[in-house]
This record gives sequence, C-alpha cells and structure tokens, in this order.
Amino acid sequence: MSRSSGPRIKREAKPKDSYHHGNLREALVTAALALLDEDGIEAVTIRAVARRAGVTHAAPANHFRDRRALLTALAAEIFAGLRTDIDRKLGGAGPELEARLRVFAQAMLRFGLAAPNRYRLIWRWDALDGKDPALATAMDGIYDRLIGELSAGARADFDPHTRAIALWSMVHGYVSMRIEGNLLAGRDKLSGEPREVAIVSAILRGLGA
Amino acid sequence: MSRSSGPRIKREAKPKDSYHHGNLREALVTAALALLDEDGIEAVTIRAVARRAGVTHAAPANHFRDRRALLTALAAEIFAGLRTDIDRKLGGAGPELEARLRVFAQAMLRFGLAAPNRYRLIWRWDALDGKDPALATAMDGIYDRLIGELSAGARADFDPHTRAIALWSMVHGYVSMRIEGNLLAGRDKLSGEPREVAIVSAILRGLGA
DNA sequence: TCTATATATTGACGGTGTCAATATGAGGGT
DNA sequence: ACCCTCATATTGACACCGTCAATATATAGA
Repeated sequence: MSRSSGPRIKREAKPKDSYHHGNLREALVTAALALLDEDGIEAVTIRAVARRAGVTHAAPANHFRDRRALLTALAAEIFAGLRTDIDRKLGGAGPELEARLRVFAQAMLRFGLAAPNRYRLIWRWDALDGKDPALATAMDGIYDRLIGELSAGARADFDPHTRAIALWSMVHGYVSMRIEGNLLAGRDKLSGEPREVAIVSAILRGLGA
Repeated sequence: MSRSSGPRIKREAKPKDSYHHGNLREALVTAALALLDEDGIEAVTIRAVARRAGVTHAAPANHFRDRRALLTALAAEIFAGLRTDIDRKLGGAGPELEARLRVFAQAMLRFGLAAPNRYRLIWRWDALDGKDPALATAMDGIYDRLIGELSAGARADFDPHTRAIALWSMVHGYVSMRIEGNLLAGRDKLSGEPREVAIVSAILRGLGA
C-alpha cells in the first residue's frame, strides 16, 4: 500500500502491487518487439509476451483477439516506422528519379539487415491479418510513396504500377536473400552495397527510369 | 493374419496388421505433401503426418530428427521436382537468351500459382535447415541452371551472378505478391501473364540481356 | 456512494514437439 | 533352423502453446 499516492504516470512494466496494468497494450507491443528482435517470430508467443510484460497468460486477450492480431499490430507498427524513415530520407534526396529510387532501395536493405526479424515478420503474410485496416494503411503508405515517385518521372513503355511492382519485387527478393544468406552462401561476395546498387541500376534501366 | 503370404510390395499406407511399416519414410513424405497442399505449412505437423501415414506420433522420429528436418526434406523434394520441370521446359525452348529466361520465369510463376503452399515452403528459410546438403544441392541446381543461361549470353556490364540474383529476386518477389495477393489486392489487374511478361522483359532489358 | 464496465486472474482443455522406456520383428551369422 | 542384434514402432510423459469460461478486481460514470 505504500507507494499509493503518486500521480498516474505512463509505465513500461506493471507495478507489482496493482491489479490493472494501466498501459498494457503498449507494454505488450514493446515486449513483443523485444522478443521478436531477440529470438525471432516463433518466440513471439502470447504467453511469453505476457510474462515479459509482467501479466498473466490470459491478460493479452483483452487487447488482441489472438496471436495473429498481435503479430499484425507489430507489423503495422514496423511498417509505419519504415514509412517515416523513408520519408525522412527522401526529404534529403535530390530530385533525380534514379537517386530517389535508390534511397528507397537502400532504406529497405538497411532496415532488413539491421532488423532481420522485423523484416521477416512484415513479409510473413501467412501469419498476419491482411484485412487489418491498420496494417493495410501502413503498407499502402510505402507502396503509394513508391508509386508517387515513379509517376513523377513517367515513361510511356510501362505504367507506374508495373514499375512499382517490379522495383518492389526486386528489392524484396534481394533483401530476403541477403538476410537468409546461408542458403546462397558465398554467392554474394560483396559485403557492402555495390551489388545492390548495381542491381538497382539494372532494374531502373530496364524500367526506363 | 489372412493377407500374409504376398510378396513384399511398396505400399503407401501401413497395413493394419503389421508392426513395422516397411516404407515409412516415403509414406511420411507423401502424407506431409498432401497436408501441405491441403492446409498449408502449419498443418504439416509431426503428429498429423504420423496420423495420416497410419502410425503413432513418435514413429517419425526414426526418420526425421524433428519437424524442421521433415520440412527440409519436403523442400528438397519440391526443389528437385521444380528443377526437372525447368530443365524439361528449357529443352524445348529456342536458343535466344530472352526466351530461355522467360521460360525460367514462367516456370516459377506457374509453379507458384499452381501449388502456392509448396512455393511458400521452399522460401520459408526460417523453418528449414539451410545446412542440409540435400536441400542445398537441390536449390543450387536451379540457381546454377540460371547462371549457366546467363553466362552463355554474357554481357560485360554486369557479371552473371549479379544478373542471376537480380532475375531470381525479381521473379521471386513478383510470384510472392501474386500468391499473397490479398495484401496488395487490386493492384495487379492483369489476371493472365502479360504483366509478368512485361516485368521479365523489363528486367532483361535492364540486365542487358 | 453505487454500480456498470473494462481489465486482469485462475484454471481448464486439446494440441503440439520431443524425450525415455518398452515392445516388436526383420535380417544376418552360425 | 535358431538366436541375437539392431532398426523400427509404440506407449507414456512432460512442458509449452493458444484459447475459452468463470471469477476477481479496479476504474469511471450516474
């Protein structure tokens, strides 16, 4: 009963002497992200997240219908962060289309290499709820940004959607391979970014950028 | 006791009156593939596969160390089949590089659309054992085939590995999106193959094919 | 203050992977 | 033909998982 009279403060972990958490949803997302980064998607289990947040195993049910909903919220959060990162970097880029698309590609690659488990999660469509509005909005944000760039520097031979899908596919496929390098071990000798730069150049040329 | 005296025959399911199965490993792979096709990767569980093969839940342990090993064997088998399919189709293709690469891309796309769960599995590196020699060999077979085609029609501006990675990434990324279409619903209006043809053309042009 | 409602706990259920102990039978050496 | 070894299959247990129902508690609004 001792620490009772303090004002309501946002807290990360549940104080041990309180029944209600007060900020559980946020705490669950934080805990889940930590588990994701540390041990991968499989480690993000309802019960493990609850333990980490200091609540019992059934408490998360009040905030996420099921595990899929939790993972979906995570993915939406990650997409949103990626979006703001890309926006920021595009703000500081020159006006040439190739340079701007390179910013996009490099942002995806750097993000994937820095947080592979987060990258894996946002592409694990089988584990996510594609109909979730928050997820769809966050994802469309990035895609629409790409479309916008491609529409600005329009070329007649391919429509922007085709070019966006091509570039997006390209970048995603390449980043995937870099992340899961073991299966194609030794194939990509270049440890820095020249190869990915070359690839972006190649696809840009093909798309008539 | 009745059906006892027949000669040893390869069988799919375990006869109910025998203790040893006689061909369990193969039967497990068959059962697992069926479950995979029907209900996805999550449905391919050790116990479900065992049930389908008509043995008890611990029997598979004699043939696969764990679930990962089972999935890896499946993926290797799928890769091998894909390889022979591509080889066969390339055998009937013309000598022009673009046509041959188009065969490769179309084979991947058709396979992905026809058996999406198999396609998903072979890219679920987190669920597979990348160090498994059978899997590595099967996968390298396809990759090396691609390298061979690209080396034949060599161009100086990009080395074959860069071009292979680009094309492979491209095709994989695109097929993934077609399969999981829900998240990018409505974005790819073309239901047939013209868009994928356009994309292959684009990447080929970019790669200087 | 009283009460409705949101939130958290407790406990149970069936499913899973995996391990250890046991049972069975196929095949090789004599 | 026998035995014996060893691969293979069964039984049973354990911990963990997601999910549900019943219960307890605290917050907020009348």
